[in-house]
Amino acid sequence: MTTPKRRLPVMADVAKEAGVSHQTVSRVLNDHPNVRADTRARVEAAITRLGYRRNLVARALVTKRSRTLGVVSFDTTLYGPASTIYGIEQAARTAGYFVSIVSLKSIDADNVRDAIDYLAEQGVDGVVVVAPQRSAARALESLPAGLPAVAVEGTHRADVSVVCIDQMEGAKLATRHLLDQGHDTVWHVSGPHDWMETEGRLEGWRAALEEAGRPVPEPLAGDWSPRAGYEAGKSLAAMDGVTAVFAANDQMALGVLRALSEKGVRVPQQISVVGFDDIPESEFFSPPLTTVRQDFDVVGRHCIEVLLRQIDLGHAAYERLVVRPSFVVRSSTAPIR
Amino acid sequence: MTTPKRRLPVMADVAKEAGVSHQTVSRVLNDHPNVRADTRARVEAAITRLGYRRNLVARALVTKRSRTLGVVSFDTTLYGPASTIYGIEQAARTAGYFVSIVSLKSIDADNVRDAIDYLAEQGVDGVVVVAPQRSAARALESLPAGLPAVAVEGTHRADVSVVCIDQMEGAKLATRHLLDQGHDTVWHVSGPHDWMETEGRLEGWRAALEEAGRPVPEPLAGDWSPRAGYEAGKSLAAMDGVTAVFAANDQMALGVLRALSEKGVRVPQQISVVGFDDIPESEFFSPPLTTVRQDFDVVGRHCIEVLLRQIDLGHAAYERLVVRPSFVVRSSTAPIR
DNA sequence: CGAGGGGATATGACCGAGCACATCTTGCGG
DNA sequence: CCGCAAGATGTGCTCGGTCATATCCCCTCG
Repeated sequence: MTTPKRRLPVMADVAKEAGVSHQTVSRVLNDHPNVRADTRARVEAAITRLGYRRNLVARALVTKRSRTLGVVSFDTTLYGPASTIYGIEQAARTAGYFVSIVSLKSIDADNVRDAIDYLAEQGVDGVVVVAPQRSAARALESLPAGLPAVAVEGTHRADVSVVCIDQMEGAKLATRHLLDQGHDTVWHVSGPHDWMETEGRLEGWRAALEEAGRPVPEPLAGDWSPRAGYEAGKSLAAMDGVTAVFAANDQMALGVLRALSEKGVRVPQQISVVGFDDIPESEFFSPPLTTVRQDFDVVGRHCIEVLLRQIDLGHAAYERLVVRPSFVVRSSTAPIR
Repeated sequence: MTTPKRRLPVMADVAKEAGVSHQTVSRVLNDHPNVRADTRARVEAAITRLGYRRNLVARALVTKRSRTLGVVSFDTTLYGPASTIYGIEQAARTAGYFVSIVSLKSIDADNVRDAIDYLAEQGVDGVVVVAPQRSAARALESLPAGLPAVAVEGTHRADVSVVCIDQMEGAKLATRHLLDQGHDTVWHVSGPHDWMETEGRLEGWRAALEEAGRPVPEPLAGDWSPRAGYEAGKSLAAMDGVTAVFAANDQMALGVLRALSEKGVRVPQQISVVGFDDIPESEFFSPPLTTVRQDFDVVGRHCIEVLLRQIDLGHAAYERLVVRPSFVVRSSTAPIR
């Protein structure tokens, strides 16, 4: 071996190379003002000459700030979580933070708690929990001491910051749109039990119907998957008097459309369908889907804002940020004839 | 203040509490065999009593292993990258590693290089780069010294490990399937320029046509989005003699289906359509999409396997792992009449 | 011309773990 | 009953930065 285990250069190496003390190198690295221009230049030259790269682990040890944020999420394959995390990551990096992710495949309070502990051990400065199940929300009740946290759709409790989308509002927009078009009532294909979104959308839908004095049909339970929507769609097609369906997400709406099309039911001529999410595909469904648009990106950005505010403050400061959904009318809904 | 800035307990605190040395605590934490059972019990009791949690940052400093892997990816909102990352994260966590993610919104070699540097600075033990653009692949040519890395679909170079899906094979499956059904030739809606997948699928499609001695039509260029597929679909509908279309991904296939349906062209009776990816939605398109299935999950797992092997070995060991796609026949293709 | 002051730089302790090595026990064979 | 090896535990240094503080330098002003 000609190269005797070439160790990566450290601050002391740079200091020697530049003929200064390690402290001066540190000052240069941290843009400290009190460094003479020529010294700075010399140090910088030494840094590039040696290919020095600062060791953030050592830095984190002494500053007690890792500049890393943890994210706990459920099924990052779904469009909603994926988009939210994307927003989180972008915002975090802009603010100079790393993002460490744990994605759970099954949700319960223990799993979430473990994930948070795991991240806390790693020394994250804060966590955002994207796990909108009621059971997961319980894990937020016992956070490691002093760990800043923010939940997405997670909880109604007042001692954890929350960023959420106004699910009820979205569901009302969808339901009212259908009622305004003259439909007697609106059927609902709901999300899986235990999800906050499921409940919010269910409530909003029910409230809108009740406000209008309409009958509230029994909702059909789904699980967000297109297959569940498909099954629900088959049931709906077999029922009498169904003219309007509000699916709790776009994937299920797709399944509904598919089932109706198979049964020869024309959308929107015979049945109108509305979704929720506005995934990129829904504009190109057959027919293009009328849906509720959620701006996940904004949610992700808000999470980071809230979290960083909490971190900078150095103590808990609970906020609740509600993002309003919008409504996108396309061709899957029409006035009743 | 009654609580005088309650510092988190450290190893020394546990040691004192248990009446042993910090080293013994360390041994207990690391499951070192040579610790008497009762000592272990005493230490463990002290740990829970104090709510002690090991500081992995300090540990990383001395072991020079952060047990964190970096992932650089492009647009984690897309189904492919999202699924791959999911697989990566699951496999990494099972192996006891954290995953730190950087998702780029625009790709060029500089961005990728910066992202890798950023992660290297943070002390990751290795990186996987999910950026299947030719330009991004160039960034892999100049990795920080000694940083284990693996690319997904990234490069043909022999000095970086690669895990990829056999794109050509997938494209050939799709094209041959259509030819076998009696179509004279197959049109292609390709992905955006510069992507490895685009090229692989293009090549496979062309090769399959040439092998069969068929004419090779000019491919239509898309950008993976359903909108691009829609535009391509409108063009195809306006052309004569088009009976079979191979779209480079399912989203574009959806756009094609939509355009054809608008123009009153029936699928598969008049035109057959094949996609690529097998996203969860494609089974419920109208009609359900025949497509090439990629197992992203497996790709993610392989990435971690290869990477960990490299890390454990302590030196470079280049591997190339090819995952074979499969073919899913549904209702968007039919024999020509 | 010397005191005073602020900017530039150096020195040493410290963060919280692991590692190498030293030391003290214990058990077992002769 | 001793010697010795293996097992159990402790000691002090180290990782690579930052922080608090000390020191030095040079300039200004009375």
